[in-house]
Amino acid sequence: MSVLVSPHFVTTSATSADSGESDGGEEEEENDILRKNPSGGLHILDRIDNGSISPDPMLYNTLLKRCTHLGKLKEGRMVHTHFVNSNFNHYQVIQNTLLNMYAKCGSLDNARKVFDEMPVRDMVTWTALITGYSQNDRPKYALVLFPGMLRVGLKPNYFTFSSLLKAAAGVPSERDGRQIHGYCIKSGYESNVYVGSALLDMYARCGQMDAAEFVFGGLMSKNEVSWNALIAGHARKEKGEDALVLFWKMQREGFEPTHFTYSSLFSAFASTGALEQGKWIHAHLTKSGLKLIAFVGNTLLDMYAKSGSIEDARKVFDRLIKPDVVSWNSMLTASAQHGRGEETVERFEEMLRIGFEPNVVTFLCVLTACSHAGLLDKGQYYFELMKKFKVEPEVTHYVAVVDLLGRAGILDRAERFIREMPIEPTAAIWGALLGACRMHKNMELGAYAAERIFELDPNDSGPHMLLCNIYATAGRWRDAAKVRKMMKESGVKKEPACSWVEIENAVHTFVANDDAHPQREDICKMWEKMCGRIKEIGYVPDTSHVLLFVDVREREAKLQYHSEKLALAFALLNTPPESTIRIKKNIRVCGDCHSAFKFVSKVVKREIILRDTNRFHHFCDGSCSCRDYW
DNA sequence: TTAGGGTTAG
Repeated sequence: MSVLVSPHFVTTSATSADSGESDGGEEEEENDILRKNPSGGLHILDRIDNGSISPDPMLYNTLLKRCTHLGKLKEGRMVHTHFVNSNFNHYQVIQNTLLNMYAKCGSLDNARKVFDEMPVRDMVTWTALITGYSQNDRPKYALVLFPGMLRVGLKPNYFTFSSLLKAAAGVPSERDGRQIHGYCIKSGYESNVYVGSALLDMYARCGQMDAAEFVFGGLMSKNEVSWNALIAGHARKEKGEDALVLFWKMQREGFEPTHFTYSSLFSAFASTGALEQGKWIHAHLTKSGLKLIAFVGNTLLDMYAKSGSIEDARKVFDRLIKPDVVSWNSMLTASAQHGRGEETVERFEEMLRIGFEPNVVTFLCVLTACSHAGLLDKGQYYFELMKKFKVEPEVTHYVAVVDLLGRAGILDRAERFIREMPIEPTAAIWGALLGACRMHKNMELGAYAAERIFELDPNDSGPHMLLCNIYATAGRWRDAAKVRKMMKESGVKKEPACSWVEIENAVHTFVANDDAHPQREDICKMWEKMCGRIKEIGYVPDTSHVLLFVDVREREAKLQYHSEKLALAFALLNTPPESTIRIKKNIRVCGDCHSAFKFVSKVVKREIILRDTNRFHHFCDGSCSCRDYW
């Protein structure tokens, strides 16, 4: 072996991927390599050229592995050229390493070319390409290779199965995953911890938690990854409680939680709005001694933001060791959704000032912020700014601009923008215009936009409901009824409204006209009492949102049992005075509930935070952070 | 020489 080959080069490169805890690790490793070979691989190639080093097969292998590890594609290409002109170009192992280098550096076309041109392909060759596709988000390409590999008589090993299962987890149908599972059983790899983890992850991503648990239970030995895969599965299904049970169990069985574990838990709590539980686990993370790297900090930040605790989200952002673009985007989203449009814009400007490159999501955040805060000029300016950063607008950016113009009330310009934009308008584009028409009571244009949506996406109940609302607000009950009839005939169903509130570590769910709740009578009494008090200070029920052919009194009664009002009454009954109330709703809050919540916040002198599908509403002393603009 | 688990927008 050449003296220039550091022992490091022949060790596996798996350390940097290990458990995501190696923040700064790659840098250290790179420094280590550079220290031992200060001039890097290119210098070594020069020395081979000028004859001061006589190459051996191991040297090429080492150089390629170094490029793989450091993601140095350009250097890898040069080593490739050198290698094919060497006397060792027939070495199978080096050809495999070369293929792997291209695959790991994301150059799948080159990896494929190497594969196609190889005179002999062994199991590692096939596995390296399968892994390349699987890890680079091309699962179908990975899966179609499998039958080919079997056809030439090669037997997959547990490396192959792990990658195949990862690929199968990335396609919508479960068929492939099940088939590969069958092969795993036949080959006896099912209980291998790598294969098993990939297998249970595949089932968990398909939503089949029972199958995932079964595989987990059958593992010969478990490690942090297998626990994390199962916890992540529950988290994705928004089963925070189940994830939490596993979190304690894994520790009882002697496994330390990793960044992955915390990250999954925080995302589960973010989806259910379980702030108290989230705070507990945050404290646990702090005590664990793990660093607050972006990997986990981003989910923590998001959890606080989604639970309505924007100040805590900001604290997390400020404490992050090395914020990445996702951290910035999450923080921008958080302040935008909490109605702090100006703050979002300032933060975005700061991001640009310090030289952070915005991406496609960043622009979407900032455009949405401008739209929600009514910052028309800024929004238009930032849309133009996308060109400077070479960020291609996606449909969602066009939607944001339509929303921006529409909310500002310049509906004709919004419509013109749709006609002149370079992409075909989608249902979401017309939906933004329809929403604006509802806000500014433009029935004619609203009906036109709704027609376009019905053509493009006839099964979405949202636009039907919006159009209904437009007609109902204008008193056009007959037209509203026609839309209802249309929905009924075409089988379009309105999503049932649902609200959640967390009290003492438990999340309580409410649906409209909830008869089943054990505290039903107390809740109704509380709301009636509250309703009386807010009426005294000026609350007038807004019945234009109730689409029923009934008299005003009945419509008013219907309004009073919306799920968010029930959740609020329940929170008032079960929380200490002066504490903040946090409620989450699965659809957009209606105008009447919004008005009632403002009055309640004044009467009870408490902050109420309501999260709906679009944004957060902070009600305090009779007003809302959205400035009635949502 | 080849492997598995996490996050931001809509």
